[in-house]
Amino acid sequence: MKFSKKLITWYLQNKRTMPWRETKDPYRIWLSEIILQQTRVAQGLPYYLSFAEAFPTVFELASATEEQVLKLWQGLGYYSRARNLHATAKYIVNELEGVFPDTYKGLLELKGVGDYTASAIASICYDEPTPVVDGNVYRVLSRYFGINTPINTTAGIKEFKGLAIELMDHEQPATYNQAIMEFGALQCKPKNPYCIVCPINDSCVGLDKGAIGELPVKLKKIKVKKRYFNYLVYDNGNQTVLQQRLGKGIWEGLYEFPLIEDEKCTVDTIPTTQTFKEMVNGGEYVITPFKEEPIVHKLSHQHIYTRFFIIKTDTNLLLQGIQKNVNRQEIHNYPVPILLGNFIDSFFKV
DNA sequence: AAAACGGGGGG
DNA sequence: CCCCCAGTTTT
Repeated sequence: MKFSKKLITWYLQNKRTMPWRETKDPYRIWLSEIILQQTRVAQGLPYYLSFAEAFPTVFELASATEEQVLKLWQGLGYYSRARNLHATAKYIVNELEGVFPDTYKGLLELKGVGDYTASAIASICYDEPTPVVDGNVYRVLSRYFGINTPINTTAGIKEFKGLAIELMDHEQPATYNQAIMEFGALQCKPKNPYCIVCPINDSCVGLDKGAIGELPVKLKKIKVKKRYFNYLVYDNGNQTVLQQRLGKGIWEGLYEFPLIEDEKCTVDTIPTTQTFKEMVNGGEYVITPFKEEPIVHKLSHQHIYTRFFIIKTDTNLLLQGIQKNVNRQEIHNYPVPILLGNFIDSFFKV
């Protein structure tokens, strides 16, 4: 039997039930694919359900504010996905009369939709025979064919895509693409794959060579940077101060407390900063660290050593630039990084 | 070609 | 602690 047919047979017997497998509505498929980029099904599922309920069609999503979208996305990470999701929804509604492109090529034009996502939507919704190549596919193909070309190089990306095109099932594109991904997720797992009971273990080159543990090959890991975030949590009784992160960089579009990024910030140095002086404007204050030890927030590419300084004051805070006063009750409505969300939940208990 | 972009889970 | 996850965009 053909490689693709074997995977499809396995898939039909082993696939999980998932809400986006109950529809071919391009809006729902697109939504699920964006949410699942670099994200496990278990983590993305509750977000998919929330979005599908809050925004049943692309029209409701397009009508939302970016802040609403970011708030619903809070905690999922890679927030550019949420901004692109919203921008694309508005584009589909305003320029395309609410109708999604129905080809791989057309889908590729959408913000936040790259090669993988365009292939996924085109195949699942329109049965276009264009193969998906995600982390699962790299693993399955590298093992089955014993390919040790690093998957995160131009040569590797090209080689695996070419192979995927050859293997593509032209009779059942939608089923085949989901089959190979599900096979990678459940059977040909990163660690401890079930090779003993694998339906294609009789022709797996990687298994034959005892190389399953070394495949796929991936080049070098990134080095982690350290950063030091000191948040000024103003508290004049019923209000605090928030500001939005603008421009490029981490957490773009999300809100946070006024920030001093500096390794040596302390209770004693804060009153010497320009931003603090302008804010309290000569008034009385007491600064207390929330915790003595910094909270280390670990991201894949940086470790953020974070301290929250509580600034009790009765003075009228002088807001600067993008800063805004926020009531204790309102603070939970703002989209914030999970790091701040955790702090807010403990400090501003409802 | 390399770096940036989150957060959580598994071993 | 390290790796990986239904990747894309920017530098």
